[in-house]
Amino acid sequence: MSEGKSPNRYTLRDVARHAGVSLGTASKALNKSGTLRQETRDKVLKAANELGFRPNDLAQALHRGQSFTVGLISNDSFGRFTMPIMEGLETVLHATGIALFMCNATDDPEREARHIDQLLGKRVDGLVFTGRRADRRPVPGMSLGNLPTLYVFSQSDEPGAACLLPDDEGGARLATEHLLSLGRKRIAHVTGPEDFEAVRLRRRGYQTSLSQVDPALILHGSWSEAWGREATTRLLAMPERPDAIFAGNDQIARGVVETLRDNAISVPEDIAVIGFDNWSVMTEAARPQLSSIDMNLKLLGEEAGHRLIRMIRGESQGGTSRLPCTLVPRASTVATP
Amino acid sequence: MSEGKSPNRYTLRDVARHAGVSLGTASKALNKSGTLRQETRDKVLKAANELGFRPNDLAQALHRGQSFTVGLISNDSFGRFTMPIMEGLETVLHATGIALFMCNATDDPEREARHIDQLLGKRVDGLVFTGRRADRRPVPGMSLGNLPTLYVFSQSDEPGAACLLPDDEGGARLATEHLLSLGRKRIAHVTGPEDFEAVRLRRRGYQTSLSQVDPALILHGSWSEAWGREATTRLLAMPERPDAIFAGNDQIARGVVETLRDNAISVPEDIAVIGFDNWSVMTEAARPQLSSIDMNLKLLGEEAGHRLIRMIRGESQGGTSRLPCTLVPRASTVATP
DNA sequence: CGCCATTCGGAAAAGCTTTTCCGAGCTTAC
DNA sequence: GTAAGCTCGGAAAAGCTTTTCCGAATGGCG
Repeated sequence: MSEGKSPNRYTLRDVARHAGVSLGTASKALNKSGTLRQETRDKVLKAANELGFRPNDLAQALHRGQSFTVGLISNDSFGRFTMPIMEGLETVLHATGIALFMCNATDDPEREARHIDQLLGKRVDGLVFTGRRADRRPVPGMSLGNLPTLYVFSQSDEPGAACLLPDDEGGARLATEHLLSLGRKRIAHVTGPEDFEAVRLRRRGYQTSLSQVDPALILHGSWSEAWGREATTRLLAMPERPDAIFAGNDQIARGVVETLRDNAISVPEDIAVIGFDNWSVMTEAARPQLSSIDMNLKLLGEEAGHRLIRMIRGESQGGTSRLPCTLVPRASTVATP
Repeated sequence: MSEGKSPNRYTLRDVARHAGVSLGTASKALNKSGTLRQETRDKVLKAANELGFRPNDLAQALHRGQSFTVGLISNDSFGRFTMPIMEGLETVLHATGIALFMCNATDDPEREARHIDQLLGKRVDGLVFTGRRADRRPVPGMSLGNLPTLYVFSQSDEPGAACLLPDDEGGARLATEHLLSLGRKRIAHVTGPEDFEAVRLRRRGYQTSLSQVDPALILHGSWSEAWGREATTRLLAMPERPDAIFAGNDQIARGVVETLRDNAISVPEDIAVIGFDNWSVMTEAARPQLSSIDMNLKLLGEEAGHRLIRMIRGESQGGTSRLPCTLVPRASTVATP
C-alpha cells in the first residue's frame, strides 16, 4: 500500500537482488532445495518477507506443466445439490493447494463446450462434472484426452468413466426399514418422475425392503409440494389407508404432512412420514419436523476431491462408486420425547 | 484420443513445424497480427486445426501480465443468495473471456486469508467478495494493493470501496405501497433480527411509505417460518387486527400464511400477505402462493461483472450503488382471476 | 605449502507465447 | 540491368520460475 509498486508484483529477481544473491539461489532458498548454507537461506527468506514476495503461480505452472487448478462444470445452476458438493470438494482440493474454476453450463451444450475449451486453455489438471442430467458427457468432438475427469452426482455413459453418486437404493432401504421397525405394515411411496434414475433406484430400495408390494401404493409425480398434497389426497381416499408414507424427496414429504394435518390425521401416530434429501429448509419448517435421508453431499464432495487427487497423481480410478446415505429421524416418524 | 499425445499438449512450435513456418509467423497468423500473406495465414490455421491446437493461457497470461481470471470469495457457503449472483457474474465475465475462481471462506478469516493469498499468487485481475456479513474487509495485513475489488451483496467499511447491493429500502416501499394500493389501512411488519442492515433498511422503507406507524405492528424475530407463525399468533391476539402483513422474507411470510390458514382467515381477502426475496421454493409452495419482492440477484451479478470489467480496464468505479427491486404479485395479495 | 575433495552459489536452459526488430527477397521503376 | 522500396517471414527477447550443470572457493589432509 505504502509502496509504489503493487504488493504482488515483486519477482524472484527483485528478491534476489534485495538479498544480494543470484536468481537461482533465491529460488533454491525459498524452495528448500539445492545445497545452500542456512545463513544464505535465512537471508533470502528475510528479503522475501520484507518485499512481501509471492511466487507467480502462472510461471510455476508453465514451468512444471501442472497448473494446480481444477475445473468444475455444473448443470444444476449451482443449486441445492451442487452447493454442498462444491463445498466439500473445495475444502479437500484447497488443502492440497489446488484451486477450483467454477463454470455453470445450465444444460446448454454449446455453453458447456465453450467452458471446457477455456478450461483446457488454462491447462487444468482435472475436470469435475456435476448436475442432474443423466446423459452427461463431453460434447462430441471435444476430446479431453486423458485429462482426469470425474462425474459427481451425475453420470457418464463413457465406459470406465469415474462416477461418484449417493447410494439412492440403500438410502431408500434405510427409510423403508426405519418405517418397518416402527411397526408399520402398509407403506406408500410418493415420489418423482419415473425418468429419473434416482427415482427408480429409490423405488427399488423401497421394494426390496418390503416382503410384499402393493403397486397401488406407488405414486409417481413431480418433485413438488403440490404433488405431495395431491398424492396424499388420493391415498386418503383409498379404502385401506397406508400407515406410513415414504416420500421421494423432502418437498413432496412436506406436501404430505401438510395435507395430513389439514385432514386432522396425526403424524406420526396415524401415519408416519419420511422424506429424502434432508433439506433443512423443508425438514425443519414442516409440522411436525420431517425425518429424512441425508445423502451426505458434502462428504460426497470430499470423497470426490480425494479421488480426483489420486487420478491426477496417475493412480487410475475408474468406475462408479456410491456413498452410503444416513437416516435422520425426526418427529414425523418418531414421537418426540 | 487416437493421437498418442494429449490433445491439449500441442504447442505453437508444433503448429509452426507442421505448417512449415517459424514460431513467430505462426503466432501472428493465429492472432491476425503482423503482415502476412493470406496464403500463409490459411496454412497455419489449417495446421492448427489439424492438431487441435489451443494456446496455453498460462503462457499468455505470463507474457501480458494479465491472467483473465477473477477470484470470488463467498461467505454465504454458496447459499441461496450467492448462487444467482454468481450465475450473473459468471455469464458476463465469461463473455469477455474471464474465468472465475471460486472460494468459500465460510466466515473463517484465516481461511479467507489463505484464499486471498492463493488468488494473488494466481495473479487474478480482480476480486469479488460476496456474503451476508456486514464487516467484510480483507484481513488486516493482507494488502490487496490496487487490485480491483468489488463487494457484492456485502459491504466494506473501507472508504471508497466499491459495493453493489439491492435497494432494500426501495423494495420495502414497493411492498408497502402495493398493500396500500389495495386499500389496506393497518399493515404489520414481521421481520428478521434487527442487527441486519437489510432489516433496518426494509423497516425504514415500510415506515416512510406509511403516513402513520403503529410501533406495535413491527415485530422482530428470526428468519424462520416458525417465527412467522409465532408473530402471526401474536398479531391475531391483538384487539385491532392488521389487514395486511409485510414479511421481512419469504420464509417468515410462509409461516404467516400458514397460521392464517390454520385460523381460517382468508388470504388475501381478510389479510393480505407479501414477502421478500421471491424465493420460488417458498412463494410457489405456500397456500396461497406468495406475493414477494425480487431483489434481481442475477441482474446484480451481471452488473457486478460489468463494473468489475470497467475497474480492470482502469476506469475507477468506487462507491456504493443499489439496484432496484421488483414487485412480484401473486395470490396472497391479489385475488386470482 | 600444495592438491584434492567437497560445499556453495551462479549461469543458463526450459516451459510457451507475443512482439519488436531486421534481413532477405521480390517487384518495380528508372 | 540495377537500385530502391516493400512485403513477408524469421530471429530473439521478454515475462517468471525451476532445475541442472559447472565453476569457484574453501577446508582439510598429505
